[in-house]
Amino acid sequence: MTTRPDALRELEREVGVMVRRVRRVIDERARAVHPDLQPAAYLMFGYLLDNGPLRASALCTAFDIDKGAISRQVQHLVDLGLVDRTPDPDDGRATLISVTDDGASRFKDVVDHRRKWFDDRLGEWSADELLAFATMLSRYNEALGR
Amino acid sequence: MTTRPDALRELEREVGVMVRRVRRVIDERARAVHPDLQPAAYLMFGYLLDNGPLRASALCTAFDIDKGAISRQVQHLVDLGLVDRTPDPDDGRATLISVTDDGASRFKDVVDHRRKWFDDRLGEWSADELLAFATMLSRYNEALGR
DNA sequence: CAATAAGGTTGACCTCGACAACCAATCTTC
DNA sequence: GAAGATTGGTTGTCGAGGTCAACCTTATTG
Repeated sequence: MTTRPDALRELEREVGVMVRRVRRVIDERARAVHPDLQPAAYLMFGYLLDNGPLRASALCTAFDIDKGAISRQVQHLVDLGLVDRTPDPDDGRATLISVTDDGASRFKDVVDHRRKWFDDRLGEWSADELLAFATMLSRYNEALGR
Repeated sequence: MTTRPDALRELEREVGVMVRRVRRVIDERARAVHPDLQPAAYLMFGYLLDNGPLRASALCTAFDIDKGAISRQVQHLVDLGLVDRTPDPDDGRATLISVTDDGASRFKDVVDHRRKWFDDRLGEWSADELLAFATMLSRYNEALGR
């Protein structure tokens, strides 16, 4: 029988381990896309790839971090040629950020490697389990965000 | 129908959000223990409380970070009077790190607040759900660590 | 008794997020 | 339609916190 406080304690500890461990995994992955690509920017890059051209402010809310940080990460991606900034036709203040062809192809090369990597470690997880886990994470994040 | 790659993608994103959001929560919690307590040190402090006096090297492997970082975090805890360094009687090179009485009592005061805080946000989660989540995290961490 | 290894500390460096000041464009409101 | 208020972004400064490498001290081992 596990009590609720025990479960919370356990949760906190695992979260801590996860945070550190994930940092390294992302770091590796980022460098596979481009040797100079910073980990944080890699995550935004992936998001941009999936969710088409976006404004910086959209990234802000999606990643829940400061707009200053976003601005710099985007600049970093632009410097590496992975992403383009174009003015938003609908709003003179905004700029749309879109993945370049080079960026897309670089990422594509990494996808296979990544899937293989994940299959190595998460092989026993079914797609449903993975999704259930992601859903729980999302719910947890939502709860924390209040 | 969700495909496995979709689930992985989703998972990666949620993990990213979690990492950032958790950072803030830990930050708050740390300052509740002591206004000058840094978040990373808070986690080590909690671990020390549960796992008795430890050498720095034990923290190193437990948290899987550089010994230089550990050394500084411990120094930080010492400066705040939350922790003591005493020479290890079994090994002249090593020092044992133990929680002070003040440190223990400060932490204790925070436990109630923490439980209340969690109850506010994770109120709908049953103990079983929490544990299931923690277990999944643990499994995930284990997978990542290989 | 060297040589090597292990435990810690420290300094230089890097990532990266928060906060605030600021500019430009847009919206609101009278 | 001009005066604020708001929104989208950029940039400077700062702090947290990690890596790497050099170094000192103490143990261990041949």
